[in-house]
Amino acid sequence: MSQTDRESLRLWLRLFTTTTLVERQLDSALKREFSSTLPRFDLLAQLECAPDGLRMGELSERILTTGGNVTWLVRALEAEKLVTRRVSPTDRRAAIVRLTAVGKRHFASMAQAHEHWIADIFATLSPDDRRALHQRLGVVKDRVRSPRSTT
Amino acid sequence: MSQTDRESLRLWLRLFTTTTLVERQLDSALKREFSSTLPRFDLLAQLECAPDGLRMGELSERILTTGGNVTWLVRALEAEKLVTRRVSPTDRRAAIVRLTAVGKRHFASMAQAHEHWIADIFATLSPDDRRALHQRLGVVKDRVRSPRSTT
DNA sequence: GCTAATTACTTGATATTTGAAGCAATTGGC
DNA sequence: GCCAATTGCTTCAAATATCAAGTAATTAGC
Repeated sequence: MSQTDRESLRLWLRLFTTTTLVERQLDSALKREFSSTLPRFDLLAQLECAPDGLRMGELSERILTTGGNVTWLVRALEAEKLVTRRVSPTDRRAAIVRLTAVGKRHFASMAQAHEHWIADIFATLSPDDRRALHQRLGVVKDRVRSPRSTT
Repeated sequence: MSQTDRESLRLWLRLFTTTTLVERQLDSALKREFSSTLPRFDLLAQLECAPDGLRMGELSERILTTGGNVTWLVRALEAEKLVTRRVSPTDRRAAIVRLTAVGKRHFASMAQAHEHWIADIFATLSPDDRRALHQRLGVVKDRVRSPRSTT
């Protein structure tokens, strides 16, 4: 293993650890203050950005999870009256999920707290550092997103 | 929400997405080529670095999971003869987990492939970029690790 | 040395996630 | 229009994760 490989490994380890720690912190704060969870929050956040609703498949792509999991999550959120599910008028296979009025209010209050938590965490970096981080993560993301080739 | 907050949010989203995508790719490659998984690999990797073995509690801290989960994982790996579990001679409450010879060989072959995958993914960044990323993630990690205060 | 508090781990119930299989609706090629 | 392939979703079982409670061993305070 070359020195470069070792450094990449350490980088990946740190990336993983950092993300997991932030995730945990957000998840436990959501639990503590709103009796919710990060996956639920993420799903609601996607719906918030889509006033016309989203199909199940779109949801699963956006929150990076499987279709089965979205079915499960939406069922739970539906039971809590935070979202509704309707058959699409143009494609009867598809289900369209939307935030309810209650869901919107609920999400808004969570989102506000969530933003503060995030801002607090990343406030340790200067704006320039944040931009640099964002940019470089973008490079890695694009790399992983597209089928890899040996360049 | 200020512009800064919005940027932090986007940064977090990208951090999360990137990590998840890399994780998925590694996990599916481990499945495909070694019929293993990332959590198993991570556990074995910790043991590889500790020739004298690790206690269950140390393992759960290092791989950022709960004690119950480590019990579960170790039981599975033990059944596959990749690790052994012995009562600590100095503290009979504690269990010490070690790689077996088979486990070492198995891990070594996985680790080699794993390193290539990682190196390949991060090769899109220059060495300087990698260092910069590593350093800034460290700042965030330290922030989340320690109890937060406002600034 | 005894007792209470602490620590290390396991257990069992439950929650979440995945993956494969299945079903119904839609689409494309004829 | 008709059939095969595809698509969108659900279901089910299995893998994985959490949490709270329980058990056993250790430590601390006296």
